Amino acid sequence: MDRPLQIDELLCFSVYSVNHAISRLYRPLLAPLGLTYPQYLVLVALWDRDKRRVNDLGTELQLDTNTLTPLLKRMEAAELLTRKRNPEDERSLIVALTDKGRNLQDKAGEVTSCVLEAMGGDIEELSALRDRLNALRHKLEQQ
Amino acid sequence: MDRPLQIDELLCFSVYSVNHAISRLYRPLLAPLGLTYPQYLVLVALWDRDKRRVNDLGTELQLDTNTLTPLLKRMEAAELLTRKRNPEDERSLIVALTDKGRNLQDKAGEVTSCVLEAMGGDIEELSALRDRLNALRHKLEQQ
DNA sequence: GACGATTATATCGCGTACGATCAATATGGT
DNA sequence: ACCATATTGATCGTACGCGATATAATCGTC
Repeated sequence: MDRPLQIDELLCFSVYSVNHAISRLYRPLLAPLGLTYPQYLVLVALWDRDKRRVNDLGTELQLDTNTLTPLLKRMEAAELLTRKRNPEDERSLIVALTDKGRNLQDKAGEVTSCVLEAMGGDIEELSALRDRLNALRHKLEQQ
Repeated sequence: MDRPLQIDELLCFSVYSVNHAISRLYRPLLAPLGLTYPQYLVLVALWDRDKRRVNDLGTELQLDTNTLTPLLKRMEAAELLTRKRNPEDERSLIVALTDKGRNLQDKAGEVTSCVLEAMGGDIEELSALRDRLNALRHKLEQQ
């Protein structure tokens, strides 16, 4: 009864493994757009709400500046966004999409379709899974 | 109806985010044992089946040698395992637990308990979530 | 208006991930 | 025995993720 769990039986490994599988699924779809998977997530966040401070992006994506700063610099170098000091408060940096970054949203629709298809296409079931994961995420974040 | 999804509505982001949250949950629990989260997963795999080739471990964990080789070398340096050429086939390398690596299994029980508690403790629900994720994982792997 | 505390971002170091490539060993056909 | 081919790990370069620390700007208090 108190037998040690096999790796397939660990929820944490399932999450770890599915995350990698999703990352591998996105990679070839995003490569033609010159994007990595985390960069794509940053774009999704910015498409929803543009012109945000680095920390605000970090709160939403659960990433600190030690990850975001170099990531955003690469995206700035790729001309997907701009990084400008806020004149109101010179400590903060406003991240804003360029036209190039905004326009990628059209192509992202195809990516989403491909991913949905690879996942089986049952929207109801995938939404339910997403809600369960978000609930778990909130439980873990409030530790 | 065809409104672009917000980031909270993407299943892929839920998985990404929960994975990071789990990693952050394990970090302080594993640090006293001198383990990182991926290293812990390697140990779980080895506790189940010891003395395996690098590729076999990689198949189970869905990691290639470019990730595993340095990871296993660090674990060898920490004396958690040994890496020895297989005399039967000099191409392959057998990864085997040391006593130190094997003995960590006892302490791992506490880690599992802590994680379970942080996740809410409802084993039925967590198992169901795990099974759904494993199903998704298998769907993604057979692409 | 000077100064300590706070806030916002940047930097450094280490450890994964992974595509691409390489070196060593084994195997099968001739 | 010989050689093309396949298998197995190792290596290299780039990009996250994050703990720890640094730097710069702002705020609060006096």
